Amino acid sequence: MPRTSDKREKLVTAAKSLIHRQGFHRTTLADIASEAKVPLGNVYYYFKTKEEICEVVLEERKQDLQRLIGDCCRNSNPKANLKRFLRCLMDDSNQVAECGCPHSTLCQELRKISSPLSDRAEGTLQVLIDWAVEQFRKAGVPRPKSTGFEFIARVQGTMLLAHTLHDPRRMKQQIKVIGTWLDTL
Amino acid sequence: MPRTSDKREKLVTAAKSLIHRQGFHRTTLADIASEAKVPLGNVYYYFKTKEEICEVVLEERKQDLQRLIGDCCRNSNPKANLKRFLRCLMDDSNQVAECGCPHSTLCQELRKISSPLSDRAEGTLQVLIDWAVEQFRKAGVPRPKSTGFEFIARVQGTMLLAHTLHDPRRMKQQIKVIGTWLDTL
DNA sequence: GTCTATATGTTGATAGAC
DNA sequence: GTCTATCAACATATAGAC
Repeated sequence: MPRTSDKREKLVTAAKSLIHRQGFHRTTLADIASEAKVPLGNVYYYFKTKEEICEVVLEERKQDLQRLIGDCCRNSNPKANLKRFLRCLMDDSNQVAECGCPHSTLCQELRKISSPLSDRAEGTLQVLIDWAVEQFRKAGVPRPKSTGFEFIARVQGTMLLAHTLHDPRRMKQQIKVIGTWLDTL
Repeated sequence: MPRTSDKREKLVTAAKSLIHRQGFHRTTLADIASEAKVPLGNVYYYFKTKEEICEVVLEERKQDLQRLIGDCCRNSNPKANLKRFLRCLMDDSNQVAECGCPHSTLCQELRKISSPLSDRAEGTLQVLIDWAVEQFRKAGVPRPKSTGFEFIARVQGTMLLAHTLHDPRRMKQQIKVIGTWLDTL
């Protein structure tokens, strides 16, 4: 028996996965409890409300993203960092084609409700944009703000279409196109 | 009293608007009935299920899109058609920043459920992609399939970020960037 | 800390009067 | 065709035993 219970962690992991696959609204607390193998009533010992679980999921997603872009910055060549980021996306293309980008699909869903969660969601994608802008600035590309936004818009649009069309192949092709564009800047 | 009731039409109009603003799952039949000023129980005279309403909304959205791209094709210059399309998007930037693209936000939401609706959603964005591909083909641009996909991905990514960040200004800027890119092809 | 049982509220859907 | 009343199912949340 662990010194501290791992139930909370299990619940968050289950919620992350289920929210990605089904969306926030369609995911019930019973779903989460069941996937985490925790009795339903016990959920409320760890979280006051369903929204609080989502808040924690959002925070973890943000940290995942920060870890990912941190891993992409292993050296000081900003364009190589962006390329490594594209490579990571390609590796995820099957899951993205099935369930969409875990960050932006949740953002769009939460944006349609009036709740503190809605504003929280904004932060995750902003992290991504800020990082891209910084890479372009370091690379000496003209108008780094606009170019960074453009880069993330292209990446997100590609994932959106891949999800809607359930097509990982075209996602990979399109990411290659974005990589080629990077080389011309 | 009209020869045929306009209640069904009112219900669809209300559903279209509410689903765009709140999403499909958060929109209740009571919401729809209330906005259409139709008693709740009466809804089931016109539609068997909630999903059936959504099906009709999807169909109308598709027709709206076909009408829009039809209007953009007033002459035979394919690049001018694409530019007119971008202009239409700019005119919608405030609403997009608030509620997202009415087509793709619904597609992404429906993609996360297992229902015939999920596959129906795919068709709407495919209409858009097919049109763009056709314009690039007519314009003699190399690899029109890839370029058409790229064009819609950029447009959709731009709207996704505009929605998440609630920022119509950056949406307009980014659409201009896409227009400039069009000129270089 | 953990769990069962259940309260409470909402929603999709139906029955049946008019 | 229109509407009121209501059902049945489900989801969030709580009470309280252990």
